[in-house]
Amino acid sequence: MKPITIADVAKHAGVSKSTVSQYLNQRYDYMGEKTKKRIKQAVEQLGYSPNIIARSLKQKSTTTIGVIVANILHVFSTQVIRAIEDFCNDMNFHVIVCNADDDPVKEKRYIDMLRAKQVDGIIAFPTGGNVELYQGLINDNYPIVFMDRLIPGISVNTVLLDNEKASFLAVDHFVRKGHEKIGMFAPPIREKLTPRLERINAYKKALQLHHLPFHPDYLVSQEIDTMQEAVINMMEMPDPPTALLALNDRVLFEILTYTKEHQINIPGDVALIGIDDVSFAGFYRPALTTVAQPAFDMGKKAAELLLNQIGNKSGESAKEIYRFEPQLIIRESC
Amino acid sequence: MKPITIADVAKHAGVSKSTVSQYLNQRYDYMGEKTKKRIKQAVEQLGYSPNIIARSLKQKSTTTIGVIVANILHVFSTQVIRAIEDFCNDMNFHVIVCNADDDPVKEKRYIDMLRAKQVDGIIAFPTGGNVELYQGLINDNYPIVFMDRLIPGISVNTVLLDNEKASFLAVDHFVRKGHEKIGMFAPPIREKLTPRLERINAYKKALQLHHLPFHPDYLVSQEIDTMQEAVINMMEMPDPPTALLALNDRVLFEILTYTKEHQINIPGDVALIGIDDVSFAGFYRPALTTVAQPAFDMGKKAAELLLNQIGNKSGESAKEIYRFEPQLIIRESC
DNA sequence: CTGAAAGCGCTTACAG
DNA sequence: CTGAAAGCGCTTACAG
Repeated sequence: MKPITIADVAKHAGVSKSTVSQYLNQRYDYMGEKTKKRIKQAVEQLGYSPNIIARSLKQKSTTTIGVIVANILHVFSTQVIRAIEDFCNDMNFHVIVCNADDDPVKEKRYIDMLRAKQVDGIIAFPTGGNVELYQGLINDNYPIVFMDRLIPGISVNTVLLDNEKASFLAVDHFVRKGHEKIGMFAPPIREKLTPRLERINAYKKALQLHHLPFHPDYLVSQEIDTMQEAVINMMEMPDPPTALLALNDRVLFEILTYTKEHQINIPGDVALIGIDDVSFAGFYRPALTTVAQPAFDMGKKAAELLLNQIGNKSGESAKEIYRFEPQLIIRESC
Repeated sequence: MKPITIADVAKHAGVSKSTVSQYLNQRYDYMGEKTKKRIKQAVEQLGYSPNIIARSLKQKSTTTIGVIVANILHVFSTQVIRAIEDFCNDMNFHVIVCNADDDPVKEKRYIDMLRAKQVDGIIAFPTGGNVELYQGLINDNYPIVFMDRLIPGISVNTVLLDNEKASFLAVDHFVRKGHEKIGMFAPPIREKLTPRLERINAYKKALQLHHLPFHPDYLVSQEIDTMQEAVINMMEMPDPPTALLALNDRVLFEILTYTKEHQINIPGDVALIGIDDVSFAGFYRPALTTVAQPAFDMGKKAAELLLNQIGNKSGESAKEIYRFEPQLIIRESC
């Protein structure tokens, strides 16, 4: 039961390997009908299926791409991956998913592995820690697209959310509902990741536009593990906010854990909006008002951009930034 | 910037390709110190990294496995995938994830693609539709392990939940809480998928053990899209159940949507237990009592089994069924 | 201790 | 219309 190769097929059909190869690649231009049929039969009888590894070696293309996600725990990541896989499968590409866990060291290891495996291109949620590495790939004209995050100094096709608008949407809605004391919870900002930076800045800007003071105590940006206490502290201030914005789904989890444990009534005691449309938003009690990212469209776009780049290796592809519109989904939490 | 090969390194170091290859594969047995150092330098200066595709072709191993998941929308699947990836990455294996969408045709396409890509083995949540195909792989002694589902007639290492126990745990708890009218919602059973079959049967069996009558109207097994109405119908019966068991997370979503829309009080009006420990179980209002699958352990076990099979291609590996213990997590919904 | 040669399973000019 | 030959980038007996 050793695997059968193109040579076996050729022998069986009484033609040369070249001809079988032509047949397999649908280069029928001058192929005789009888030859075609003979090969077809041989392939079927032998149950032959080509060794893609061998083909890849020769063709210098693996029809595989790599996706390096910063943190698979975010819904956004999983949705984006799903979209990429769907698109790629339609285009007969495979995808290898890697989870960098927000760790530049892991990220580098994955990039190296993926390249060693000769993937045709990479879609990355860059951690921000491997700037030179990425720059090198770009200099080599290696197909790559960034997702979710801008890396200063690196010019590459990037698809991300219009984060400013996301915060605006939320703050505007809070204000419309009569809130003036609006708090925000975010993961640590020291990492200078685009979504955090932009959403926080826009939050401040939005307050300003509404002539609301920015109260530093109303903004918490720190590790998820200690977020619980932070929420408690903020809510136990003498004059706590009446509305809370969660920068992403993981932060939202923390806030929800707090509000549940302390029997806080939403939106009675505090109104709540989360960026990222979590799976349970619709049937949470109360249903959660969220700002949804069009994750599916974004993933698809990234895959499209990458496959295009892979397609025309020649031309310098334009390096653009694609901003996607978030959408406010009004439910009951505000 | 054309990629540099082992030949370049050899030239640069003034040795033969063979020697470089030995070096790269740590076969230093008789290698001179100076040679080693020279090669090391050449590798560094050139920034060489081996082409794994070429190596794979020669070695007949891609250090890549495929995972075919039945439906990526289940938390269970995503957790299992995560565990497999973690384990494989530790072992320097790559994984290609495919989502069959519960469709045997897609499943077959993926199996063919994965084999063509020469993956060293496959972990599958079998749809049940490609029995002969799987049997063929097994006959060829191709490394494979099944997850979550038993396929009658196919003998292969399989890891799955002790589904009977899962239902028992739930029903026992309902009874302990004084419930006698226990309903169950499940996806269609015509597909004869193990988890559904076993959980439903065990639900009936558990009722019997508690000397409770099995009321056919209390058991609904049908498509997710129409589950909403089914819930409504059951709950509007003259004598509706006082406790509901959701066979999996997707079913739970439907029940929760219903209970929310109809302002049903949990556990006051109905008690609720779901199999699968959903992400929001802890902070849902009320917090949800669930039966958790040890998805992480299960995924890891599957990966271990597969890599073992890949390791000793020679021996007929034993084909066993590994049952994992579910765990009742008591919270507030019952 | 190291190198020349064959070969993994394909594809692709090129010749006929 | 089809085939012989070279080559993709490695690894691996084997010889020396």
